[in-house]
Amino acid sequence: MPKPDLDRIDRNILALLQQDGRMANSDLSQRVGLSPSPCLRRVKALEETGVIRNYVALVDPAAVDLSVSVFVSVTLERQVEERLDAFEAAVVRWPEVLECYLMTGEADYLLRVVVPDLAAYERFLKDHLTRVPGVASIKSSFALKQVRYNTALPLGHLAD
Amino acid sequence: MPKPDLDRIDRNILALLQQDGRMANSDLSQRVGLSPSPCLRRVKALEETGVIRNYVALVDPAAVDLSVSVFVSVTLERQVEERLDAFEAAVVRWPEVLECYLMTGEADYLLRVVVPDLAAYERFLKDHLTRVPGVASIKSSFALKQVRYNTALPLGHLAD
DNA sequence: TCCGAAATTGGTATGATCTGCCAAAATCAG
DNA sequence: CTGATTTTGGCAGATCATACCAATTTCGGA
Repeated sequence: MPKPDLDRIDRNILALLQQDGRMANSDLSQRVGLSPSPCLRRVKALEETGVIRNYVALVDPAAVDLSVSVFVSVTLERQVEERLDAFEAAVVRWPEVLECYLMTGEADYLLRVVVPDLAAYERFLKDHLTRVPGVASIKSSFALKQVRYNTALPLGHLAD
Repeated sequence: MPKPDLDRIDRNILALLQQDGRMANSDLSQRVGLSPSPCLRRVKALEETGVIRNYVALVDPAAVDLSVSVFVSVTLERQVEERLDAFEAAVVRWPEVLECYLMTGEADYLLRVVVPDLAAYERFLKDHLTRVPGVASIKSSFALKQVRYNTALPLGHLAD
């Protein structure tokens, strides 16, 4: 999956589609100063090369009663590769884990878990996280409020 | 902005659009067992009531050279409301801050900052974060790898 | 149980949009 | 300057979104 260099127009397209993934190609082409045909071709190329991973709808967590975010620091017993892979394989199977990062420092992993309430989080700990072999320590921090949640990568600063 | 109750079909629509925000309404209607007309009407209603916040394209961070995620724990001097508001107002103006949460426990805020490299993160600290009045302490943790990044809220478990 | 109002659904016609092609223009190397 | 490659713009056919209307279903009150 080669990722060729992106010129000014490509980055402009990405910036706009990051804000509105359903923007009509006719609108998009106007904003980037192209006619619809080459604009659509660039978008398709960005999709096929994997620069654009996918398009999604963002849902209000409160509207579906999923407004509790928990950040979980997980330390494994020993950082042998096998253990890491097993943990990561488990993580991707749990839909409650929206994000997971392998971290520097003392904690090995940082997870963001989304649940409807604390009871559901307890169930997640008991039924899933603590059952993975090799988990040495778990530290939970709760988010009181989502001040900002943005999916758009900051492309502005590298505008030619 | 009232958020009326969502039935099985609505949640099904949300689950599908969270996976593919550009799915054609004709496809969507088939999958949820409806004809195109009422299906589109439901989608529009979900948009207008704010259940669907927006549609976005997700971009591969590596393809645009933004593969460094830094988690920043920020403590303010005193948690007076005025200070919190000022900090939050600053945060939403910085495009590098993709996420920001008000946390329980010792640290007041947890931020996820996305930058191209460590030098850019240094600049972010020096030029922006440390200049906000009231910031008492800053602790940075670096992500070595993004194991999982999902934007779809887990709706499966509440399927009727 | 029955009735009637309200909400939801399915179908259709219209307009907009996407898509694949071809020629023209621009870009680049030699 | 020339020729090849890449990118662009416009056009035609197909697909899709949208706005209506009639038919069906749902639900509360009698």
